[in-house]
Amino acid sequence: MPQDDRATEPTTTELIAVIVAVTAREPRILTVDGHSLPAGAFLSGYRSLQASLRGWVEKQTRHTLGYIEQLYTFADHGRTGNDRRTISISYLGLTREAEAARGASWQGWYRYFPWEDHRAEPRQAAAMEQALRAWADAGGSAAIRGQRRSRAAYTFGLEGHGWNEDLVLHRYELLYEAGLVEESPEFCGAITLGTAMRHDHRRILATGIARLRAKIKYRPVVFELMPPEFTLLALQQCVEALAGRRLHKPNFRRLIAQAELVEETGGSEAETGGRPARLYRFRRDVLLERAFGGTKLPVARSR
Amino acid sequence: MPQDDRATEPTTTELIAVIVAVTAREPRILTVDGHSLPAGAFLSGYRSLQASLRGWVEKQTRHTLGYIEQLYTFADHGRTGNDRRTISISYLGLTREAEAARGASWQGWYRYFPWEDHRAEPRQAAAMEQALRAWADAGGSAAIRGQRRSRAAYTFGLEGHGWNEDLVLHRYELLYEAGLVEESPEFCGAITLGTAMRHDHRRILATGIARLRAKIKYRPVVFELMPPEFTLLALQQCVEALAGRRLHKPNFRRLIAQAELVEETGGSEAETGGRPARLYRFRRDVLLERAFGGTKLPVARSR
DNA sequence: GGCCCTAATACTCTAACAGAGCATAAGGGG
DNA sequence: CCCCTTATGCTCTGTTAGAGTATTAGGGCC
Repeated sequence: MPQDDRATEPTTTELIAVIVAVTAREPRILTVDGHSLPAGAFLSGYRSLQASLRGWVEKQTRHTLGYIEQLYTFADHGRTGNDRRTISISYLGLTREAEAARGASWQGWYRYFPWEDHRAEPRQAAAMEQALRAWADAGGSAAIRGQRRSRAAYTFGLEGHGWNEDLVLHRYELLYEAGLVEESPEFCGAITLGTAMRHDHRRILATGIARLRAKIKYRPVVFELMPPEFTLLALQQCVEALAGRRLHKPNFRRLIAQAELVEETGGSEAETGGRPARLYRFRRDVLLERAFGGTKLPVARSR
Repeated sequence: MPQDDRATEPTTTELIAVIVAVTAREPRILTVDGHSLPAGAFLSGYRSLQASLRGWVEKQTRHTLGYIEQLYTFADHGRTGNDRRTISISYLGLTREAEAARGASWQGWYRYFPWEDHRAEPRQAAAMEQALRAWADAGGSAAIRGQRRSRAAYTFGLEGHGWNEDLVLHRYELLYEAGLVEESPEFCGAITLGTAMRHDHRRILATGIARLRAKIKYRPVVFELMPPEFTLLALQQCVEALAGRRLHKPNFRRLIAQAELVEETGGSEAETGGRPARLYRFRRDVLLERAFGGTKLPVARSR
């Protein structure tokens, strides 16, 4: 469509994957050589990109990829440091963890986003808030300073605004603008917030986390990350790990129960440290019954 | 990433745009030669794809594009009838209608999706429901017939399920599978549901409509489609046009009021047919204050 | 001028649900 | 046998979406 005077440009196209598993209450992602997301040219022979991705990941992880969804297509010039424009079509995939193939490894995602884990008080919270304040105060005019302050307060849940776990990408972008992450051209080095990743992979991961956190609230995708049988506490802890916040136990159980997403297996788990817990399995048939939409797993706030 | 045995494939990449305006209570989209969405190779000289798209559309429509968002990247093989794989990165853009440039024209989107307009009883409702039932009954096994029935009922709000306006894409895909739209390889021609579009453009449009319907509920994007000053009824009718359903007037007003998204201009509109209505304008500053997220414009259900 | 029609604007009622707390049950270990 | 831990079940409350009703202010018509 842009029949413009400018020339069209040579491009490279690749797929890039955010593969998530949850192990021992920690969300983990598949990385390759150092801190890169797995990426590569995509292949003919597959009808769709999803099929291509699925085939590849299943080979790598020996688990079937329960869920795949396209995230975003990144194409800004200069994002790979290359002179050509690189178009990266990113996907989110959910599995359970298996031994990673040679060259690949699983990493907890909070090492890249320590400020996103609000299950306990985040580590560098005070230092980060101070750095954000400093950034706001460095604005050129009173109007800009005010905007920066309220944006930071809103995005990071300061000044009584309440933490919103879905704003992962907005927070990363604010930190990028403020020069508080290594990838930023204005990075000042005053504090180091999390581990940097190659190119803009941390932004892509932020996109994936944001999408997943939003998704678990209205689609029953968590179950793709769970073993076939699980206790309700294990399910809750999986959701808590993803959302980065604690949930109210009685409400969580009530909501799961009334959504009719799970059924008892009859078995129970004794290693709880207290009363044994009943085991449940996901009712796969709900995916057919209520095909798409509406099947919400409501993430009650609080605690 | 897919370091597979299969070869990588030559591809073509293009941008494709769903440009929406609302005029006289009808959502309209910009089309080019017949029923195609505007598309084309993208250009160097712009840092981002969004910038490229914005520049082009503003030239075409003489209105600034108030809002742009990436929709989805379509890349399935065979989608353009071509032998090469075509990657189309689609965008949603919101404007107000101006005279279209040569070759382009504005079309009401419900001509492509008549079943999506539930502001009044949709035209071919009975015929479509019958065709869906026939498709369900043609399933190979009892299990498949049951699944098809419940999926159709859920997706189209039959059998007491309640209409969900967000399921635009799911409905289109179901009709495609059922061979009830012209683009489908199994199209039987028994009934004609809406006007077909080139290639898979109708699917792309469905993606855009679905996204926009979901978006207006939690981000104040409707205002990009409104003139600078408007009455609350005009605003409500714009939302109704997009959502394809009637809203409850008192609730709509209450919600707008408590969201503090608009302010009175002091003027009033006399041509209402009744009591004159106050004029309002969008408070642009809320976009800065509550930068991103959370600013919901709650679309109250019903009548 | 008064009546009526229309639409704008304002207020009230109710059911559902999220958020939060408390009470009881059922294991293991000292 | 008591105590600690976690599982499980139930209750209370404030908020809000959904729905209905009442009043106000114009224009047109007799």
